[in-house]
Amino acid sequence: MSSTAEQRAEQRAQQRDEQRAARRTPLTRDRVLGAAVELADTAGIDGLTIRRLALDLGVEPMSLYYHVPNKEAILDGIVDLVFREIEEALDGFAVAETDAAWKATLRTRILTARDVMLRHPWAPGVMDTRAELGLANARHVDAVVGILRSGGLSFDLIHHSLHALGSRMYGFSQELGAADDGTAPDPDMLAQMSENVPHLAAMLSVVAHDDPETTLGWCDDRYEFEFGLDLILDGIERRAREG
Amino acid sequence: MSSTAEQRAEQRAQQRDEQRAARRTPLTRDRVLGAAVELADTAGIDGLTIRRLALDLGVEPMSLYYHVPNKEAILDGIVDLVFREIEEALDGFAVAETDAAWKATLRTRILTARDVMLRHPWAPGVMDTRAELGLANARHVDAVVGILRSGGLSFDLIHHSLHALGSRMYGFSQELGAADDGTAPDPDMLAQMSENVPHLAAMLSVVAHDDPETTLGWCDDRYEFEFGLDLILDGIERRAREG
DNA sequence: TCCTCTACCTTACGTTGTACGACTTACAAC
DNA sequence: GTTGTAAGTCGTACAACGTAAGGTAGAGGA
Repeated sequence: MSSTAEQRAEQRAQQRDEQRAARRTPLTRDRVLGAAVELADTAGIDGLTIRRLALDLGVEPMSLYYHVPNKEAILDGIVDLVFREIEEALDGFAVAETDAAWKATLRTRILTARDVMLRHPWAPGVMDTRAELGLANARHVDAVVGILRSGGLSFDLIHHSLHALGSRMYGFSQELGAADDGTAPDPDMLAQMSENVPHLAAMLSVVAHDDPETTLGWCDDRYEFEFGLDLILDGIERRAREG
Repeated sequence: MSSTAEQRAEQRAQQRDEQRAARRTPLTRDRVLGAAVELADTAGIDGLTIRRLALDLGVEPMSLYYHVPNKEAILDGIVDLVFREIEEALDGFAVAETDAAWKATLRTRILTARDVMLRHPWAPGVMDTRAELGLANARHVDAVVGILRSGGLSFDLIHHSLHALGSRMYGFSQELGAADDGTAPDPDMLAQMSENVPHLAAMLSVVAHDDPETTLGWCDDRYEFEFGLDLILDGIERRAREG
């Protein structure tokens, strides 16, 4: 009973806010998606529930369904927003799409995508649960194809290159798991590991100790990403020269 | 009421099977995980629910919790099983881990991993929701490190190479989505696409028409995977020679 | 005044993972 | 032969999820 009273009180207080917020700025698809991105950023992708999202918007859960058919559409929508954000980020300085500079241009685009992805850590995971690729996503791929084309590559090679780039073209790559999270491995664990995984343990103990300059941790994600990216871009360039 | 009667009948019939099955082969962690893999293979990862799994095992849902702490542990467990399957598949012919043949050895291991992954399409998706890497997984990485080490690479280069390989080391790469699912794009869609994504549309119309020999569809996943893999392996080899 | 459309809400359902406690069976000790 | 102990299984119940179905308040035109 007291809980009911409490609930009532809460409800009333909330409802004021709700209604004011609702009247001030009526719900729209864009507002829903915007709030969804924000919620996913702060609460993680598991925290993005219909109920919580409605609460943030000062609205009842079912109200969202007037602007959006279902949760899948929300996920599609926020992925689309991320790609629009990439395009915006590129607008500033991505004019140099001329002939032979394709490698630099593509590198810039991909690293920009990466910067945006880092702001939305949930994006990679959501992206590869989407069956169809949305418009903004397709436009990004289109731009990549265009850049490669400007470098004189055949469509065939471009096609293979897209596959070779894989998710890297979106600015992320499958990470290796918690073992690589930037915190140096602790000695006790290394001892245990050397029984089962001697090579891995040996590598960790060596690699973890020779980067005095990076304060970022023993494993600089940015460096690793660029290493892999350049490996692939160089490989593509070489295949292109071969014919 | 009739539904109750039906339920009773069902229940009785089931319970016979259940109890017999239960007595015949008592529940164990391994049996739970084995059934979980089977269920995920046939019903998809979303079909893998505690209730359904219990049904398959002829047991009540809560019985599983005696052998497994929670569903997360089941997911951890089935990923581990997949890696054990990879190891088994390799046992047959993975003896030639000698010096300079590292590239071929690694290639074989990775393509074997891929074969296993293809039998369990849910595995990639589950794998990158796991925070910690399990023992069998770690052993796989360890083997990769060992192979690269046998080729004389420095631990530093090996570390970068692992990042460059990314999920490819596990036999899969982030795919490009439904547009690349093996069915040739239909002309109507291409027309629509050429407005928004002209380069992409051009590529598709060209690439989709010049592989008369493959009956697999216009986009041969296996070929694409090997293309990307070799690109990376070649790049690693070159970096190794440089220093 | 009445109708209609838009935007939002109320209630309720089925499904999920799982906490809690009770039950059954097997076996050892007295 | 009874009792205690442990392992293994089950029944019941709950909170949280997405969302179907239908209701309602208010604006605007007839």
